[in-house]
Amino acid sequence: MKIATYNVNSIRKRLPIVLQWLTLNSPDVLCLQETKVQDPDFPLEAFANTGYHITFQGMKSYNGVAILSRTPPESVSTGFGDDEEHKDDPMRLMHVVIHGITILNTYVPQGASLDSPKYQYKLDWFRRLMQYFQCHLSRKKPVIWCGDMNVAPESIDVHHPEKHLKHVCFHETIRKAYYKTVAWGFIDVFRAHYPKKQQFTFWDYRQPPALEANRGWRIDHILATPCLAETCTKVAVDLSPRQAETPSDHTVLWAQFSGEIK
DNA sequence: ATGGTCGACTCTCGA
Repeated sequence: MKIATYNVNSIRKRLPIVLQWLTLNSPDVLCLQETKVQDPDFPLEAFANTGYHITFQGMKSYNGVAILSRTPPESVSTGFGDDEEHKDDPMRLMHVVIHGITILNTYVPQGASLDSPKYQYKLDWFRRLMQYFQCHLSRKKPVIWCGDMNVAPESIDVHHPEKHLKHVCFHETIRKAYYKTVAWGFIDVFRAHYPKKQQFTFWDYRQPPALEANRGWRIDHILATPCLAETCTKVAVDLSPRQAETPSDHTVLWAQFSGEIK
Protein backbone atom coordinates (compact mmCIF):
# COMPACT_ATOMS: atom_id res chain seq x y z
CA MET A 1 0.00 0.00 0.00
CA LYS A 2 1.49 3.28 -1.12
CA ILE A 3 -0.22 6.23 0.51
CA ALA A 4 0.40 9.94 0.11
CA THR A 5 -0.82 13.19 1.64
CA TYR A 6 -0.87 16.63 0.06
CA ASN A 7 -2.36 19.96 1.11
CA VAL A 8 -3.34 21.28 -2.34
CA ASN A 9 -4.49 24.77 -1.33
CA SER A 10 -7.26 24.65 -3.97
CA ILE A 11 -7.81 21.46 -5.95
CA ARG A 12 -8.82 23.50 -8.97
CA LYS A 13 -5.54 25.48 -9.00
CA ARG A 14 -3.41 22.38 -8.38
CA LEU A 15 -5.12 20.00 -10.80
CA PRO A 16 -2.05 19.71 -13.06
CA ILE A 17 0.16 18.92 -10.06
CA VAL A 18 -2.20 16.28 -8.70
CA LEU A 19 -2.78 14.62 -12.07
CA GLN A 20 0.91 14.50 -12.86
CA TRP A 21 1.76 13.19 -9.43
CA LEU A 22 -0.74 10.36 -9.79
CA THR A 23 0.67 9.43 -13.17
CA LEU A 24 4.29 9.49 -12.11
CA ASN A 25 3.89 7.88 -8.70
CA SER A 26 0.90 5.54 -8.90
CA PRO A 27 -0.10 5.67 -5.23
CA ASP A 28 -2.86 3.40 -4.00
CA VAL A 29 -4.25 6.28 -1.96
CA LEU A 30 -3.76 10.04 -2.11
CA CYS A 31 -5.25 12.14 0.69
CA LEU A 32 -5.86 15.79 -0.10
CA GLN A 33 -6.55 18.77 2.16
CA GLU A 34 -7.74 22.31 1.53
CA THR A 35 -9.59 21.49 -1.66
CA LYS A 36 -11.45 24.81 -1.27
CA VAL A 37 -14.43 23.86 -3.38
CA GLN A 38 -18.04 22.97 -2.66
CA ASP A 39 -19.13 19.54 -3.85
CA PRO A 40 -21.19 20.57 -6.91
CA ASP A 41 -18.16 22.43 -8.29
CA PHE A 42 -15.62 19.68 -7.66
CA PRO A 43 -13.61 19.03 -10.88
CA LEU A 44 -14.71 15.41 -11.13
CA GLU A 45 -14.28 15.16 -14.90
CA ALA A 46 -10.54 15.82 -14.58
CA PHE A 47 -10.16 12.48 -12.79
CA ALA A 48 -12.46 10.49 -15.06
CA ASN A 49 -9.61 9.01 -17.10
CA THR A 50 -7.15 8.47 -14.27
CA GLY A 51 -8.57 5.20 -13.05
CA TYR A 52 -8.89 6.65 -9.56
CA HIS A 53 -12.01 6.82 -7.48
CA ILE A 54 -12.48 10.07 -5.64
CA THR A 55 -14.28 10.72 -2.38
CA PHE A 56 -14.67 14.38 -1.42
CA GLN A 57 -16.32 16.69 1.05
CA GLY A 58 -15.92 20.41 0.67
CA MET A 59 -17.30 23.85 1.20
CA LYS A 60 -17.01 27.24 -0.41
CA SER A 61 -13.64 28.94 -0.13
CA TYR A 62 -12.10 27.12 2.83
CA ASN A 63 -11.14 23.69 4.10
CA GLY A 64 -12.28 20.57 2.24
CA VAL A 65 -10.78 17.07 2.11
CA ALA A 66 -10.70 14.38 -0.55
CA ILE A 67 -9.28 10.90 -1.01
CA LEU A 68 -8.21 9.41 -4.33
CA SER A 69 -7.98 5.63 -4.40
CA ARG A 70 -7.53 2.91 -7.00
CA THR A 71 -10.52 1.07 -5.61
CA PRO A 72 -13.60 2.66 -4.06
CA PRO A 73 -13.50 2.77 -0.25
CA GLU A 74 -15.39 0.03 1.55
CA SER A 75 -16.79 2.71 3.86
CA VAL A 76 -16.73 6.49 4.15
CA SER A 77 -17.60 8.95 6.88
CA THR A 78 -16.72 12.56 7.64
CA GLY A 79 -16.59 14.66 10.76
CA PHE A 80 -16.59 13.40 14.34
CA GLY A 81 -20.26 12.53 14.42
CA ASP A 82 -20.42 13.63 18.05
CA ASP A 83 -22.67 16.05 19.88
CA GLU A 84 -19.96 18.72 19.72
CA GLU A 85 -19.93 18.59 15.92
CA HIS A 86 -18.87 21.89 14.38
CA LYS A 87 -19.99 22.79 10.87
CA ASP A 88 -16.51 22.57 9.36
CA ASP A 89 -15.58 19.22 10.95
CA PRO A 90 -16.77 17.17 7.95
CA MET A 91 -14.49 19.28 5.75
CA ARG A 92 -11.54 18.49 8.01
CA LEU A 93 -11.87 14.81 8.84
CA MET A 94 -12.51 12.01 6.37
CA HIS A 95 -12.51 8.38 7.48
CA VAL A 96 -12.37 5.58 4.91
CA VAL A 97 -11.58 1.88 4.84
CA ILE A 98 -9.62 0.64 1.84
CA HIS A 99 -8.45 -2.97 1.50
CA GLY A 100 -9.29 -3.43 5.16
CA ILE A 101 -7.00 -0.58 6.19
CA THR A 102 -8.57 2.31 8.05
CA ILE A 103 -7.41 5.68 6.78
CA LEU A 104 -8.07 9.01 8.49
CA ASN A 105 -7.38 12.11 6.47
CA THR A 106 -7.28 15.30 8.55
CA TYR A 107 -6.87 18.99 7.96
CA VAL A 108 -6.25 20.23 11.50
CA PRO A 109 -7.33 23.84 12.21
CA GLN A 110 -4.37 26.22 11.88
CA GLY A 111 -5.22 28.22 15.00
CA ALA A 112 -4.54 31.83 13.89
CA SER A 113 -2.74 33.12 17.02
CA LEU A 114 -2.25 32.03 20.60
CA ASP A 115 -4.78 34.56 21.92
CA SER A 116 -7.43 33.66 19.35
CA PRO A 117 -10.50 31.52 20.05
CA LYS A 118 -9.38 29.60 16.97
CA TYR A 119 -6.36 28.41 18.91
CA GLN A 120 -8.60 27.03 21.66
CA TYR A 121 -10.60 25.37 18.94
CA LYS A 122 -7.42 23.80 17.56
CA LEU A 123 -6.40 22.49 21.00
CA ASP A 124 -9.88 21.13 21.48
CA TRP A 125 -9.86 19.58 18.04
CA PHE A 126 -6.98 17.29 19.05
CA ARG A 127 -8.86 16.32 22.21
CA ARG A 128 -11.95 15.47 20.17
CA LEU A 129 -9.84 13.58 17.64
CA MET A 130 -8.38 11.39 20.35
CA GLN A 131 -11.87 10.73 21.68
CA TYR A 132 -12.77 9.75 18.14
CA PHE A 133 -9.81 7.34 18.05
CA GLN A 134 -10.96 5.82 21.33
CA CYS A 135 -14.51 5.36 20.10
CA HIS A 136 -13.93 4.22 16.54
CA LEU A 137 -10.48 2.65 16.20
CA SER A 138 -8.37 -0.15 17.56
CA ARG A 139 -4.63 0.34 17.96
CA LYS A 140 -4.16 -3.35 17.23
CA LYS A 141 -5.60 -2.96 13.76
CA PRO A 142 -3.95 -1.39 10.71
CA VAL A 143 -4.80 2.31 10.83
CA ILE A 144 -3.22 5.24 9.05
CA TRP A 145 -3.75 8.81 10.21
CA CYS A 146 -2.35 11.37 7.80
CA GLY A 147 -2.77 14.93 6.67
CA ASP A 148 -1.89 18.51 7.42
CA MET A 149 -1.60 18.49 11.21
CA ASN A 150 -0.45 22.11 11.50
CA VAL A 151 2.03 21.02 14.17
CA ALA A 152 5.80 20.77 13.99
CA PRO A 153 6.40 18.08 16.64
CA GLU A 154 10.05 18.73 17.48
CA SER A 155 12.60 21.55 17.27
CA ILE A 156 14.20 19.86 14.29
CA ASP A 157 10.88 20.18 12.46
CA VAL A 158 10.96 23.96 12.16
CA HIS A 159 13.57 26.46 11.06
CA HIS A 160 14.71 28.75 13.89
CA PRO A 161 12.63 26.97 16.54
CA GLU A 162 13.65 29.56 19.15
CA LYS A 163 11.80 32.21 17.14
CA HIS A 164 8.61 30.18 16.95
CA LEU A 165 7.96 29.31 20.58
CA LYS A 166 4.76 31.37 20.42
CA HIS A 167 3.68 30.12 17.03
CA VAL A 168 0.39 28.22 16.86
CA CYS A 169 2.12 25.35 15.07
CA PHE A 170 4.98 25.02 17.55
CA HIS A 171 3.87 26.34 20.95
CA GLU A 172 4.39 23.75 23.69
CA THR A 173 0.66 23.58 24.40
CA ILE A 174 -0.17 22.52 20.86
CA ARG A 175 2.75 20.12 20.70
CA LYS A 176 1.52 18.50 23.90
CA ALA A 177 -2.02 18.28 22.54
CA TYR A 178 -0.63 16.65 19.42
CA TYR A 179 1.66 14.26 21.35
CA LYS A 180 -1.23 13.20 23.53
CA THR A 181 -3.32 12.38 20.48
CA VAL A 182 -0.45 10.53 18.82
CA ALA A 183 0.17 8.63 22.07
CA TRP A 184 -3.20 6.97 21.64
CA GLY A 185 -1.23 4.49 19.56
CA PHE A 186 0.37 6.03 16.48
CA ILE A 187 3.90 6.10 15.11
CA ASP A 188 5.15 8.95 12.92
CA VAL A 189 6.56 6.88 10.08
CA PHE A 190 8.80 9.63 8.72
CA ARG A 191 10.48 10.20 12.09
CA ALA A 192 10.70 6.46 12.72
CA HIS A 193 12.50 6.07 9.41
CA TYR A 194 14.75 9.10 9.79
CA PRO A 195 15.30 9.80 13.51
CA LYS A 196 17.65 12.77 12.96
CA LYS A 197 16.79 14.08 9.53
CA GLN A 198 15.52 17.59 9.04
CA GLN A 199 12.99 17.45 6.22
CA PHE A 200 10.36 20.12 5.82
CA THR A 201 7.03 19.64 4.04
CA PHE A 202 5.87 23.25 3.94
CA TRP A 203 7.38 26.63 3.12
CA ASP A 204 5.34 29.75 3.79
CA TYR A 205 4.37 31.84 0.76
CA ARG A 206 4.83 34.94 2.84
CA GLN A 207 8.55 34.41 2.98
CA PRO A 208 9.37 34.36 -0.74
CA PRO A 209 12.91 33.05 -0.47
CA ALA A 210 11.71 30.53 2.12
CA LEU A 211 12.58 27.47 0.10
CA GLU A 212 16.00 28.73 -0.93
CA ALA A 213 16.74 29.76 2.65
CA ASN A 214 15.17 26.50 3.84
CA ARG A 215 12.81 28.33 6.14
CA GLY A 216 10.26 25.55 6.32
CA TRP A 217 8.17 23.41 8.58
CA ARG A 218 7.41 19.70 8.88
CA ILE A 219 3.67 19.85 9.58
CA ASP A 220 2.32 17.21 7.17
CA HIS A 221 2.50 13.75 8.66
CA ILE A 222 1.75 10.09 8.07
CA LEU A 223 1.22 8.04 11.21
CA ALA A 224 0.39 4.39 11.54
CA THR A 225 -0.51 1.91 14.24
CA PRO A 226 2.47 -0.32 15.21
CA CYS A 227 1.42 -3.42 13.24
CA LEU A 228 1.35 -1.31 10.10
CA ALA A 229 4.31 0.97 10.91
CA GLU A 230 6.45 -2.17 11.17
CA THR A 231 5.79 -2.84 7.51
CA CYS A 232 6.79 0.65 6.33
CA THR A 233 9.60 0.24 3.81
CA LYS A 234 9.95 3.77 2.47
CA VAL A 235 8.97 7.36 3.32
CA ALA A 236 9.71 10.41 1.24
CA VAL A 237 8.85 14.04 0.67
CA ASP A 238 8.34 14.98 -2.96
CA LEU A 239 9.27 18.59 -3.61
CA SER A 240 7.95 18.73 -7.16
CA PRO A 241 4.80 20.72 -6.24
CA ARG A 242 7.14 23.54 -5.25
CA GLN A 243 8.63 23.68 -8.71
CA ALA A 244 5.40 23.57 -10.68
CA GLU A 245 4.00 26.38 -12.78
CA THR A 246 1.64 27.28 -9.96
CA PRO A 247 3.79 26.20 -7.03
CA SER A 248 2.09 25.26 -3.81
CA ASP A 249 3.26 25.92 -0.29
CA HIS A 250 2.98 22.26 0.70
CA THR A 251 4.70 19.21 -0.76
CA VAL A 252 3.62 15.60 -1.15
CA LEU A 253 4.56 13.22 1.66
CA TRP A 254 4.24 9.53 0.89
CA ALA A 255 4.93 6.18 2.47
CA GLN A 256 5.11 2.62 1.23
CA PHE A 257 3.80 -0.23 3.37
CA SER A 258 4.35 -3.85 2.54
CA GLY A 259 4.16 -7.22 4.18
CA GLU A 260 1.46 -9.16 5.89
CA ILE A 261 -1.14 -7.32 7.86
CA LYS A 262 -2.95 -9.22 10.54
C1' DA B 1 6.02 45.65 15.33
C1' DT B 2 4.50 44.36 10.93
C1' DG B 3 4.49 42.52 6.52
C1' DG B 4 5.58 39.45 3.32
C1' DT B 5 2.20 36.02 -0.84
C1' DC B 6 -1.29 33.27 -2.25
C1' DG B 7 -6.46 31.56 -3.11
C1' DA B 8 -11.32 32.27 -3.07
C1' DC B 9 -14.44 35.68 -3.32
C1' DT B 10 -16.44 40.36 -2.38
C1' DC B 11 -13.62 43.29 -0.40
C1' DT B 12 -11.72 40.69 3.23
C1' DC B 13 -10.56 36.36 5.40
C1' DG B 14 -7.74 32.53 6.19
C1' DA B 15 -3.18 30.48 5.96
